[in-house]
Amino acid sequence: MSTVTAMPVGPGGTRYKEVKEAMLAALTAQEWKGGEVIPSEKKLAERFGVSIGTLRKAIDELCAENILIRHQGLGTFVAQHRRDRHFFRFFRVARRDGDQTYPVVTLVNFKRAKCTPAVAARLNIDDGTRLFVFTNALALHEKVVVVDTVMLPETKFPGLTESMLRSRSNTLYNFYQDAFGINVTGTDERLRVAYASELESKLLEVDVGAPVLEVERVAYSLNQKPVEYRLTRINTEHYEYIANTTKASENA
Amino acid sequence: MSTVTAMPVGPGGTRYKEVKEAMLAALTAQEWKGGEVIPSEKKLAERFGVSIGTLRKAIDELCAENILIRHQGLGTFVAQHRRDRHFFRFFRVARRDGDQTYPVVTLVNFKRAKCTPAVAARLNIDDGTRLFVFTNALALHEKVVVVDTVMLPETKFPGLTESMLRSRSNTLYNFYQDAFGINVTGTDERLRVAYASELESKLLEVDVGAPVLEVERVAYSLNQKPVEYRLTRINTEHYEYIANTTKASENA
DNA sequence: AAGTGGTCTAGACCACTAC
DNA sequence: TAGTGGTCTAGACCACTTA
Repeated sequence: MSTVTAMPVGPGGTRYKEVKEAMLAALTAQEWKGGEVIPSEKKLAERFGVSIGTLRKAIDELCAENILIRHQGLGTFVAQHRRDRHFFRFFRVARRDGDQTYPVVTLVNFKRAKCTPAVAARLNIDDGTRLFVFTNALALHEKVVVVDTVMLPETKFPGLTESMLRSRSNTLYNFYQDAFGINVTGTDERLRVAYASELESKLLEVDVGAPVLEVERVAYSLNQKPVEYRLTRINTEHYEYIANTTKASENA
Repeated sequence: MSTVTAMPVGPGGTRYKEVKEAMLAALTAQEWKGGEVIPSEKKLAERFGVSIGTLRKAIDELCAENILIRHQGLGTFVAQHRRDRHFFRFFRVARRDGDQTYPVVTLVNFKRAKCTPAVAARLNIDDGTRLFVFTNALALHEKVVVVDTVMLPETKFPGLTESMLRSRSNTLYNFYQDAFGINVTGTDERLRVAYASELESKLLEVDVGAPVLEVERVAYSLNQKPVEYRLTRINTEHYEYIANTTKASENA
């Protein structure tokens, strides 16, 4: 093969990283939406002016981050949050005997409020910014064991209403993706012991002030911007939170 | 270039997976030890009878799993557990303000015991198997906030003594690696609220029965076999456990 | 200067899916 | 059969490290 000098690489880094960033930009701009197929590798290679191998390396990384999904013979798709796939990547509560089931979610309340300084810092927005705030009770094996309080900046979820939340047919993150084009790709969580509030004690059927496991979550979207703040409280009498550092990414 | 029919691929799967398994076997057999450099890509490609590209794909995955580390211009090395690198991958406690520091470890006691059924199930060994059991108090910012109780099967750690644990100069997992050739590559953890025992209450300076965060960990070695059982109890008054699902694997 | 890994290419062939 | 992604190859050139 002849010696072809590669196209010059921009100052940012390497060709495939540039391609990856360009694809992330296209995804953020909703050029391709959740569940849709993206153009073939051949076409994308032409579009970005790189060889198939380089294009594939960019897609490799996006797949490793669960942003794209490849299907041999079918094409490459924008990953979609679904109840039946990757749900337990974000819902990490299981019964102590290991049994994992889908929670039955009940919306307990829905209101608007202004952002407190602590939450503002986590969401990287101004103190006092208007938020949607709602609480879900999650039942496992017919009993409520998790209470979620979710806070969303109004500007990122324009037009969100209580009835939209009640009538959604899939997961919350699927709803964010379909209705607002917000693709949650990762979360940071901090866990600690906390004490049940009056509302929580009723829902969880524990005494007021009983110790519960608190999970403070910030969810990030495609462009690494925080989009959701969530405070989860779990009755760990019969259930527990599962974490791992196993990098169980690509196991055939 | 001429059309070269690739070597037949074994029934197990693909060429690069075969190469990866062969390298894992070599690592498990301690052909290359922690911190050592492995042969160059060119030599390994010759040894396994594949092209550089295929060999690289195998190494790519081993690097993604933190088993190998590449250094451009230097070579590829067997990842070594070190206090100054990847330490916080396994030590996930930080102060509530986010400050992460290295714990000061004190060995509180060391004994031998027989395995209980619950631990036997986690470690996938027989009930009653002999174990080393020891407890560490971990201080952060000059105060004990974490108490670890570690259980190791005697057969996997032959000759382990209390003084070896006291005189180790690096992390526990570094010690496993150097002294016993056991390379911890991942952990499964389950978190729940528990209540301080007498010993824990003294060390953590809380009341007996005070709620603490319990982390039950099983650590796995290169060949995915469980090698360590650990019960961690944390006083989360000023500290917390950090988890994330961000897949922050390869960020330049 | 020599050796290492890092990137990129151009193309072949295979496996899977849909029509 | 056509089109997709999956694997593999053989090699060029670049960037980094050590001496």
